[in-house]
Amino acid sequence: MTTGKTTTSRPSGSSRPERQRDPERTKAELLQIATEVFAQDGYSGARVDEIAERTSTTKRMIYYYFGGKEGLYLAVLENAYQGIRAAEQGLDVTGLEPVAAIRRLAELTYDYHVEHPEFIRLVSIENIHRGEFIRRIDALRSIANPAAALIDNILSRGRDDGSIRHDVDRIDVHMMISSYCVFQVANQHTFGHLFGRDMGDESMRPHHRAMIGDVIAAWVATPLVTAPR
Amino acid sequence: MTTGKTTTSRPSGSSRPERQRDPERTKAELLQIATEVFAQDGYSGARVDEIAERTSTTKRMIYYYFGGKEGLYLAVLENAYQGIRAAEQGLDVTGLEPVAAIRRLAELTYDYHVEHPEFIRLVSIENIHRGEFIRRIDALRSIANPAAALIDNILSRGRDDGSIRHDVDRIDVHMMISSYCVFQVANQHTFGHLFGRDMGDESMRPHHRAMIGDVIAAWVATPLVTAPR
DNA sequence: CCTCCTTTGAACTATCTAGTTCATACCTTA
DNA sequence: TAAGGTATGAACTAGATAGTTCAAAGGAGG
Repeated sequence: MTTGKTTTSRPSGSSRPERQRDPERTKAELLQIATEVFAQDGYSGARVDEIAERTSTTKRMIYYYFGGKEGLYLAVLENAYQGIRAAEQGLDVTGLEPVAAIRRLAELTYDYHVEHPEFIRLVSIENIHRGEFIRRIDALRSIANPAAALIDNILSRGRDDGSIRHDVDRIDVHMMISSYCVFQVANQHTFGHLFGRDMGDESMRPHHRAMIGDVIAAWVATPLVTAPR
Repeated sequence: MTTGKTTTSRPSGSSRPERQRDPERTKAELLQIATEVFAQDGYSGARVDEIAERTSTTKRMIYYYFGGKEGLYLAVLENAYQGIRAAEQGLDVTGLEPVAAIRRLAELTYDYHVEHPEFIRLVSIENIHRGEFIRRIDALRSIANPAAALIDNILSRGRDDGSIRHDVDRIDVHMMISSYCVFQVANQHTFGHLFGRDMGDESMRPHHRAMIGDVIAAWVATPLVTAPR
């Protein structure tokens, strides 16, 4: 089917203003732009050509370095999760009483989420796809989660000194905090529209931040008996 | 460019085994299948041809009744939201003390969410699109939300009898409950994978259901002073 | 400085997909 | 029962899109 396509445009000998060769830079740029575009439009919605156009390189490089759209998306996902892992490693609640520490942790988690909406969007997108991609990223399998470990540590201290109830585990706590923080970003458009509260409004942040702290603190400090006797 | 295409196949006179004519049924079937497919694959991921193939009618009808893919998606969204509105109208917490009532409401909300995952998926999808479609559905604009009204009612009673704190409003409460319930469904794939807890596991439901009840009850019943003096 | 491997560029193509067109059967109503 | 509107079917098409191919420039090693 090889039609004409005889001479490929560029007059031989013309000096190409070729970019400096730098594989790492090229890969990093593709990854960054791809992160933006996938977070913006979703996996199906994202266009490989658009990603390429927004970089200083070409679509060819996506196939050269990442194998294709799917490989690029996998790389984007992994990179994003490595980012939050790194951030979690920086969490510091030393010197606080257990309940205060867990309140602090909730508030810091809130901060991270509102500051990284594109990460939350990638997580949402991945869930729309039922986690089919993340499941295939070996690097994310069974890697200890810094935040969960920190929660575990706080809960232990609190149980020992009697300030925290015994029937909540680290996953419960992490799930509760994540639910709220993710929702703030992931569902802001429908919730904001239907209930008239713009969760993206910066002036609301102190209120929303304090809320998750209050909720978590009130919950974990609650004694087992729910009704006073 | 009108090429051949002279006689269009079917021999004239052949009796077509045509389906019973029933516009309402045709529209309803399209809407239902479209809901499944959009919830399954997202807006960009959904294929008009696939929707058509899974019905007993044809793609032509999508364009005839809904104008196109977008119109069909708008109809699906509106229909789904009308569904949850109707469900909320059936919520009943009469005869309960304010704190018990709000705990009950949280648990009933949890039940609805886990029983309607496809609705949650549509909400997630709509948020990926930044609410651009829902904003255009006039029927969903400023319609009173039954659940929010109910919360308002409970909070009033609780404030009057002193059992509920004064500094949380109905939107705060609704947001907190929704966060948790939506997360249970919307983020089950990534969370389950990364933390080893399958939120879809039915045996976990009583635990997860009780959790949001406990959290909300502990929170709204907390007195304003956070530290004892 | 010649050769070969790595990296990059630009055009090309097969396929998929939303949307359209033409044709026609059914049904209501006058 | 004739006519015109409504409902439905099947094939078609223009455009978009992921992926490929040809080609060549840069640099390293001999």
